[in-house]
Amino acid sequence: MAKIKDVAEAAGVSPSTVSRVLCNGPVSDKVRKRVEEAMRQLDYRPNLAARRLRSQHTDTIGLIVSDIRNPFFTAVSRAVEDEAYRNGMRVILCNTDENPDKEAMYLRLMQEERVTGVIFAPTRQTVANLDPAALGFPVVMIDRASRDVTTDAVVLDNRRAAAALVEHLLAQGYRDIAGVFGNTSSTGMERHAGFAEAMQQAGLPAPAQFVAPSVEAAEQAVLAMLAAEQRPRALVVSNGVLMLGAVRALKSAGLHWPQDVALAGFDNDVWTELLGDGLTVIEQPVGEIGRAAMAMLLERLDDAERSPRIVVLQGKLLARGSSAPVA
Amino acid sequence: MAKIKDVAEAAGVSPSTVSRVLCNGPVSDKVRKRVEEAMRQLDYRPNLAARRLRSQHTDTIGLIVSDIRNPFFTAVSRAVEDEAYRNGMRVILCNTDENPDKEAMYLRLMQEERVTGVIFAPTRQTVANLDPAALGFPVVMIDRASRDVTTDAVVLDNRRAAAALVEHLLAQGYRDIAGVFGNTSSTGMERHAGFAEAMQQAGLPAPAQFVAPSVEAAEQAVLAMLAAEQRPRALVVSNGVLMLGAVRALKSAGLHWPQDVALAGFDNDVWTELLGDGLTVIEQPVGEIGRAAMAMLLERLDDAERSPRIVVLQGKLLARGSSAPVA
DNA sequence: GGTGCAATTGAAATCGATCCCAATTTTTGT
DNA sequence: ACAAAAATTGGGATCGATTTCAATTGCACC
Repeated sequence: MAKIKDVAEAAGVSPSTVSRVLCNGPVSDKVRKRVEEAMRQLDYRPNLAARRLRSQHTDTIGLIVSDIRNPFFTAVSRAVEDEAYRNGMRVILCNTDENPDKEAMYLRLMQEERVTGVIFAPTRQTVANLDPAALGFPVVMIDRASRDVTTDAVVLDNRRAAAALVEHLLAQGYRDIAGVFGNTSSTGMERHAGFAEAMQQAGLPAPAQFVAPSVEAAEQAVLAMLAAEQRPRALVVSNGVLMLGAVRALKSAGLHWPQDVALAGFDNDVWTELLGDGLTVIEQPVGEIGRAAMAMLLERLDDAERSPRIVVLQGKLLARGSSAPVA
Repeated sequence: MAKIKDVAEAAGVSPSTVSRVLCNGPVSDKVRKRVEEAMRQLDYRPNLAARRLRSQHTDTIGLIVSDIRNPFFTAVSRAVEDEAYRNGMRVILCNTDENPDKEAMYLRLMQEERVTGVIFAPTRQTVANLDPAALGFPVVMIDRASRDVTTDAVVLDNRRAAAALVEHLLAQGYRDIAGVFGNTSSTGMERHAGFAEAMQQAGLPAPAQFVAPSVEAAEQAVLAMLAAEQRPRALVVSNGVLMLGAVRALKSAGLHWPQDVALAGFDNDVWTELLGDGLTVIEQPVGEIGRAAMAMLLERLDDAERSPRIVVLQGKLLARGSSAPVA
């Protein structure tokens, strides 16, 4: 494969000049034309590894999520990637499966890649132990964040959103409401807090289950709740993956919503509006989250000193059939 | 950030020796210990750009799909990535939106990255124009392939699968069956061929629509079909994205399946089993497709000369409520 | 025609690793 | 204990680009 020296010889100029053509440096039109022609002749492609080594910037960002198969992360990723490529950056995608060891491994990989920055949805455990300053690149957290604002982050107003679900269910006439929350992310904790708060405000108990973030775990947990002495009249579920488990549990228990159990949760996945009269969910602005994260990262790269900030976005309550008023 | 020279000095050895420690070269245990300790002290991270430049292998593969939000590609990607990382390779993910210009752009990027190989789901147009030999890296096509076996590929037995859907519908008593197919991929064409063939074998006409590969396009097309004079009694839909459009069209037209129109399609997306009594679909072995593609790529890297081959995987018919026998 | 200044161009160092080859040390065999 | 063989180590070139700095060219103006 042709290198810059070959192009230089073919065009009768020095490698420096070819490089200048590549980087839009000062070159006379005549020479630029000749060089470009030579590049075409030789089908020249700059070697990005060499360029990165010499120029000391990789124009690459890392995107570390738990599982790209979770539609929330799929959508966010797509937005991040579009935005990144628009800004001339590549994306390295990593799936951690909510496993702190994998998180550490990928962070290490990001260091070896000398990435420009990282967008990261960490587990609670990693949030607690991580010192982003020691990493050598800026980090923007998404979906999850530490309580104190020490790292840039883009998150949903989780407490408000969870409370909004509760308030909605209360307004529809439900009282016996139970919650199911993911146990690995700060998001699950926040949503639980909002849930508990709103229930307490209504003077109601707030029974809650914390489960591993998988469909199967949620299905098992919900099946158990449904089989219990005091079956809840409504369920608040803290994300789309768990909601899928809940729906499966209801189906296999032969129960119907909202007649037997009302449902309300998070993430407006495509199927939620198709199920019966629709599932009531908080829709997250997934595209905006991805774009905001990328924008924050770019701003941070512009100014390493500016104080960290958290962008809090609001969810949108989509009230649908699964939380119809109590008959 | 520390470099190899710093580590060498700290450990009192030459850079060559440090490099050997990194690459498991021949080093005495004593020295290896010292070097490793120095690395820990300095929090050393090898610079992958430098390593790639010098060693002339990037251990990076490109994964080019149309849209990661399509659950089929999401699942395949996840399998590819797991398999890649397991083999010590990174993945660069690209979304082309079935746009040949983007495809060309990303292929060019892959050349600049000097990737080891590429796994690619190309549009028909690109399949027709592309000369994989000129790219400089091996390509394994997934989901789609050229008719003649000139490039490694992993595909479904699309004709058989589509025919299986038709045969199933016929067996259930349906006769007026129409098809909806994507118009940008060879996959759509193959599935149409299988559909048409099976219908012809039954002595039936095979009305078909070709649409852009988006939910909206499918929804519009299906709405039109449903409003036509002769509404079909059953629909074969060529992938999960289009199926979503079809379901939406039925819903908004106030029609029910299978009573008004039976449905059968591809891709066992999570929601297909939840809708009513379930949607009849051909399940693709998504994980296997990703793993097989990665395995093929590795074999090809091992032996550039072996003759190209196509791995054809079989889909699995999941007969569910949407194609219940005609009453 | 010569001078001064800006615009182009080229030479050579450099980024941080790997790798070839030669030098050195250690091990082995007798 | 000594020579030969094997194992380990170091020196220095190299991968393919960018970047600094100096040299050259072109042009305007006196």
